[in-house]
Amino acid sequence: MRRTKAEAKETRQQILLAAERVFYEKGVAHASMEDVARAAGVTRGAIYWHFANRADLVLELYNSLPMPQEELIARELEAENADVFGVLERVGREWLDMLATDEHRQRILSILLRCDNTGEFAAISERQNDLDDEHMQALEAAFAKAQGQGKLGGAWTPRSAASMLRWVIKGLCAEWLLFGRRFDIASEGKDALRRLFATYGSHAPST
Amino acid sequence: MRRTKAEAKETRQQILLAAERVFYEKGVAHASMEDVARAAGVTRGAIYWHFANRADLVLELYNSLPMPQEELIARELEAENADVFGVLERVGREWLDMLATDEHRQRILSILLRCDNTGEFAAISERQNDLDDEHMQALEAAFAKAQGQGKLGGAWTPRSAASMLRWVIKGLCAEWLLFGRRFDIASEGKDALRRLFATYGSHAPST
DNA sequence: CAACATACAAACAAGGCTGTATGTTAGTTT
DNA sequence: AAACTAACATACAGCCTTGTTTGTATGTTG
Repeated sequence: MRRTKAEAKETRQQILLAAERVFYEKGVAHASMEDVARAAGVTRGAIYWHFANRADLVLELYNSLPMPQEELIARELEAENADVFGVLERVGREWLDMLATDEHRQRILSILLRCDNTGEFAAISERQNDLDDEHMQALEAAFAKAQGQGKLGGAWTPRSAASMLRWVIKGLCAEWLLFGRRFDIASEGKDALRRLFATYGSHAPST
Repeated sequence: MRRTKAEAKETRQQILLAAERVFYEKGVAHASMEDVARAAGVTRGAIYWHFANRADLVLELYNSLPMPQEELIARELEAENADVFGVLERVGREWLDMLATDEHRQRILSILLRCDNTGEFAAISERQNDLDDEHMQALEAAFAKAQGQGKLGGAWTPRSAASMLRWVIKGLCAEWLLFGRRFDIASEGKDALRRLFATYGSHAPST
């Protein structure tokens, strides 16, 4: 039953799609490889041919997500008089739009949010943490630039501004994904970003 | 080996403490009941006597956390001219302080954050979601009151203000717990709350 | 103090799942 | 076209776990 290279790629893709569905419905922990195999119309043999084990399968699921081009964004922020807030807000909006329209991303991120990230999956978590760290550094640098331009309100530090932005976006996404997506994340997220960025510029109002 | 009632309560408590440690270190999914039993110095028989199964054990772990007295807070907010922002900010600070000082709470919340909440643990997640819903309603009502007092900035609605607050606190706690607690959550949290509540009052600055 | 219930320990039964090893067929290469 | 290898299917060994059941000694109650 030797298949051609193209057919094998197709099989691999089917397995990934099946894993996405099955893991999303039953949870990573409670779905067996057999479940995934059946859903993909193959046997476990095929899965173990293409993937080392379940953790690897989940990792490849994560890797299958196209990530935003960070270098592009970085370049936009390079200019001396770059509109930092404008760029960051737009990037945030684009991320939310991407999430809102890409059901694969929704399912895969849901899977990762709900799965037990200890033991075998620690590697995946670390990977995400590393990415988070990079994002934080980039954000901090961006806000520092805004501060240099005199655009960051006095109450804020680059770090606090970056943290707040991350917490809001993470909280927004997590709640939407884990909670049945019962609101319009694109529009509510846009509003939230609007309000958040509006506060970055304002100098601390006295209370 | 029949123990007295008091000794049995003690055993139960030991099991809970052991479960907390073991689940925290190995993750709920990868720790066996035998592991917990050994750590508690009993056999699985004792655990199954006190708890129906693993999910029940985790649930009881969650239930063992003293929760903030919401009625007290609600009563504080009842007064016609209550200082809504002041109360909410203080409550938020108190919550963060409680988390910062109570290691049991840290471990148990970490366990719940990291554990796969599908299947057998769906009940626990739903429980948390229900609590979250209640909190949201209370928060919305509080911000609505502030709005009635003319204290809520024009850019905000009660719902958006409540959502933002929840996202920030959740993001803060999640990052601190999942990320090795490598910052001072009490002080950084206090700062974040300070900045956040400062923005609630200010009327939308033009950008 | 007898009868009963409690608080466990210890043994049991059964299963599901993982990883691997082997088998098989059909591309691919030379 | 022979030799080789990729792409799976199938079979297997084994393990760990869970839930339950039985045993038992000790409080507890009437």
